[in-house]
Amino acid sequence: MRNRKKGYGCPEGCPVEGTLDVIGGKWKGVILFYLLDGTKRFNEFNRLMPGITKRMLSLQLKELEEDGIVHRQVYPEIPPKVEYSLTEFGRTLEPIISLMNEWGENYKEFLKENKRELK
Amino acid sequence: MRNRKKGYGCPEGCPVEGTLDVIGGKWKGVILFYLLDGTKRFNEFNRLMPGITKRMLSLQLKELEEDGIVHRQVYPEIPPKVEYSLTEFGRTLEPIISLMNEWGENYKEFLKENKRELK
DNA sequence: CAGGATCCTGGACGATACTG
DNA sequence: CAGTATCGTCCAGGATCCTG
Repeated sequence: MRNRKKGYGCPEGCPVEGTLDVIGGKWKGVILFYLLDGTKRFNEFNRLMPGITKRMLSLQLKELEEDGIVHRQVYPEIPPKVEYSLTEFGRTLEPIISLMNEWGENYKEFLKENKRELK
Repeated sequence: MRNRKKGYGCPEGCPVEGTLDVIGGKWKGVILFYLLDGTKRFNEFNRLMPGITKRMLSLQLKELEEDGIVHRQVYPEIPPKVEYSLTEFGRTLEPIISLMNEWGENYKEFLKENKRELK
């Protein structure tokens, strides 16, 4: 979703597009959801999201960091320790992520009730 | 974003992921944003989103329809007339889309203020 | 522990032409 | 007007192995 190369769908770039650019990666929504809960270490994410590879986790976290959403705190120890948290601005995403969480729940119910009609 | 084939990042499928599956296509956010404003015809979208092709518009609308978010009303006339609108359930997305729109605006400001630090 | 480096594949997306 | 049908590209995402 990031780095659209050929411009935007709306003239001047629709803000909704911009938002989806930031949170729309395959794992970013979930990462952000877990970060609402507080600081997390690299391997904690791996445990929380069994499907993700280290490579993807690293990439998505790096993008969120570059976008100013996530703060990366390195503790120069051995073994290494790195903590990820939301930046101040990243926290402004909380209402959106929370709403998306609620909506996702409701959507599951909606699908159950309509599985016949909606094939 | 749709039809994840290899399961979900969180066990049992994180609701946030499910939501992004529905609204996370390249054009869906914008399409939904314009639909908040009211019913739209096929070519109206084309005018509103100069970048999209008919093929992509058709595909994304079809997915939103299959997901129960968008209603497609066909008027059997010549020339054809088709109107797209949000379903009742689709309208429950309004708070999310609106928030994403606001957040996107704020994010642009945020980027301006921090263009030095955030490279 | 927290990643980086490589290699590879499928499917999202696009360009273009055609149609009822 | 509102799409479909083909064909082609490209890169997000994954598998695997390596490292300070």
